[in-house]
Amino acid sequence: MLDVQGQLEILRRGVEQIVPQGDFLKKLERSVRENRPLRVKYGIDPTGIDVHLGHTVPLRKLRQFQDLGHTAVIIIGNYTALVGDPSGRDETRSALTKEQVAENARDYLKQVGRIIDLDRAEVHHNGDWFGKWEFLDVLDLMRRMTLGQISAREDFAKRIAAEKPVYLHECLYPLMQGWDSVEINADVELGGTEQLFSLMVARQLQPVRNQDPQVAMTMPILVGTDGTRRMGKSLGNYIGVAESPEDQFGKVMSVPDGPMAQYFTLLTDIPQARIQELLAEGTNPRDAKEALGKAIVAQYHGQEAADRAAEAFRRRSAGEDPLEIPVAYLAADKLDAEGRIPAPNLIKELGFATSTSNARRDIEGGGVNVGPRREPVTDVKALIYVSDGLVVRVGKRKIAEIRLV
RNA sequence: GGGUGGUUACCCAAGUGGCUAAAGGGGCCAGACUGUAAAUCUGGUGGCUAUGCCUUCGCAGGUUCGAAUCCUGCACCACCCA
Repeated sequence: MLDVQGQLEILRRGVEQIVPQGDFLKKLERSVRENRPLRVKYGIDPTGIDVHLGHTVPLRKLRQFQDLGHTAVIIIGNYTALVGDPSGRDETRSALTKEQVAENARDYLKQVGRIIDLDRAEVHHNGDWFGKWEFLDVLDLMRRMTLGQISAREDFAKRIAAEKPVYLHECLYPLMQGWDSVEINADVELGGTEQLFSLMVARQLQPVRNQDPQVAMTMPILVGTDGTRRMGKSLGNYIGVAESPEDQFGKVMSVPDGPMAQYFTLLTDIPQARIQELLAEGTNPRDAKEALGKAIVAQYHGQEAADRAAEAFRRRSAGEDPLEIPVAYLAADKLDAEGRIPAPNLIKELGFATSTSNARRDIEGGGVNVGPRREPVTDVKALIYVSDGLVVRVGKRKIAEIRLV
């Protein structure tokens, strides 16, 4: 096992807060001295999550712990997900059945497996314990915290001040999350900075079973591709780990320059010194961003795919056709007797527009052209002669070669 | 249980009888420009067999020549007081 200093160097990268810092040092020292791995916890509710780069920030940290010989403990919050949000305000959370939750959990683990070595990790479902609880157990848990503690929490306080609802079960979530730590005897729990409160709750509960309270390690919230708000599915500013190399790379390139340093630190293993070089004055930020994009894509798809994605991106921004033009099949009976089809219908049939009205707008917008000479189509009434192999382009990104069937 | 406010297009949000397929913003799509799918600027953003027709403003009825706007009932949401 690596010595304490060496471990700290790796583990501190990109970390916002370690609370309490002293406890962490003690735990780490003892771990090295007794050659006993730390139990590092990370939990999430399987509510149908697309794992995106924001989630990978704590997950990557968990992987680092793993690589240093510690034990990764993943908690699947299948119980909380099952209960869901009774108000039904959050559609993704309401009315989840056992089957859905189980499927989500499988799906989630599959995605997590891209980052964590699941063969060496412990995976627990909190329904295993909460499912057996009686009401008295719930009350016993609730007596561990006061309303004052709950409402002092910043996000609740804000919502109360803004006259937004705060549901009771939301008050219980932190306690449940804390209890998970008791069940698995956690040494460290990872989470985003906004999780600090929840991560600290466990420290109040663990003494119930004479456990050494866990340390909270918080990671910055990754900013989304818009460069301002946190990365999230609902905000549409995320990069999913399961997305194609091209999409991942393109999205990285669309991130404003500002958050680049954060992305490098949190999402890659590139050494800080090298990051400084890449972002130094006078260098082209685009080159740095390309390096960033390749580093990220390579983690999920391999180096070769990353290089291809970068090249595909270059071609597209240069206005060149991609190396491989996707084939789209078109039923021959959509054509009239002379082999023609109205331009808007063609675009709709190819799936480039959701409606003919939409296709018309694309045409009027001037983004449509066909054939090797890129003949522009600007008239919505135009009839296009379609032959096998005709290439149709809509905007910079939609292109297809037609195969008649 | 009582009171108040609310429900408008992908999201937020104007609109209180005709000029409203419905302001504005966000997002998204396209065009110009560029180191980029960044920034900025421009246009677009319900559907269709398309210069016309059809559908939309929580749901169901009603008043009216005419309703997102007025009336009635219902549903849902939130806040406040108990």
